[in-house]
Amino acid sequence: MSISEAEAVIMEVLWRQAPRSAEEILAEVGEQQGWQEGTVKSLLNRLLTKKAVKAERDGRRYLYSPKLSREQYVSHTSKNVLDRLFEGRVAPLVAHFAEQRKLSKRDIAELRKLLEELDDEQH
Amino acid sequence: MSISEAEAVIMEVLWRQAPRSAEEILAEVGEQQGWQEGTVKSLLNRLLTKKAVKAERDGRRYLYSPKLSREQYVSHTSKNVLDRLFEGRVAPLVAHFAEQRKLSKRDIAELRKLLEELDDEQH
DNA sequence: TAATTGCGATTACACATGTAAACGGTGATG
DNA sequence: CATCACCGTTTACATGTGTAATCGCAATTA
Repeated sequence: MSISEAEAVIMEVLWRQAPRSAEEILAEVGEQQGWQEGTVKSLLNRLLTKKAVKAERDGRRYLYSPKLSREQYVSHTSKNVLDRLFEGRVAPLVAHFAEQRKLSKRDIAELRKLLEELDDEQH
Repeated sequence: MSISEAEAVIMEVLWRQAPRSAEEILAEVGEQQGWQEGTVKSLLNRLLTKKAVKAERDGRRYLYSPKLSREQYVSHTSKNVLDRLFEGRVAPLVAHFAEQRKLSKRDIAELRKLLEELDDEQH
C-alpha cells in the first residue's frame, strides 16, 4: 500500500521530529495546509493501518512516530518516477533539468563535487 | 487536472507515434498491461475530457494524438517530485541515487559529459 | 431492407484519496 | 457521583482511478 500526497505531508512532520501528538502535528500543518483537526486524525489513522507510523500511549493521548523511514519513502517514490519517465537512468533526468535551465550554480557545483567523490571511491 | 499512471501509459504510446486508432493502441499495450479493449477506450475518453489528447475522424473511427507534450508532462511530474522530496534541487536527488548505488558507469560518464558541456556554455 | 458488426459513448463498480463530522469511552471536575 | 471535555475511532461523502461491460448508432452484409 502506498502513501498518498496528503499522508506524506504528515510523514514529513514526523520525520522532522518524533514522537509527536496529533495536536502538535495539527499545530504544525493545520494553518499551512488549511486542514481541520479531523483531517489530521483521519490521515494519522490511515497511516496506522498502512503501518507507516506507530503510536505509543502517553497518558490520555498517543504519540506518533514513523515506522516507514524517509529514506525508504524517497527511494521508492523517486525510483518509480525515474523508471516511468527516464528509463530508470539518472543521467537523462539530470539532462532534462539542464535543458529546462533548472540547474542552479549550486546544483552544478555540488554535482561536480559528487562526481569527484565517486571517482575517488573507485581507487 | 492531472494524468494518472494508467492514462500515462496510453500517452506514452501516443508520444512514440501518433495519430493512432484505439485498436492500434490496444494492440501495443493490451498484452503487456493485461488490459481489455474497454479499458483502453475508457482511458482514451478520460484523456479527451482532460484535453490531453485530441481525436480526428478517420472514416468510421478516430485517430488519437497527444495535445499534452511529453516534455510538459515530464517537466510537471518531475518538478513535483523534486519539490516534494528534494527541496526542489537536483543535486540532492542525484546524491540520493549515488548513495543507493543506483548510478551506473554509464550514468556517471554521461553526467560528467553533461557538466563539461554546461561549462562550455558559460564561455 | 433486415440483421449484424464495429466503434465510440455511457454506465458500472470497487477501492483510494481529500476532507471532514459524529460517536464513544475515559479521565477530569463540579 | 454525575457531567463535561478531550481524544482516538468510526462513519461520511464527493471525486479520482483502475478496470471493464453495455448501449446505441452507423456501416456492412446477407
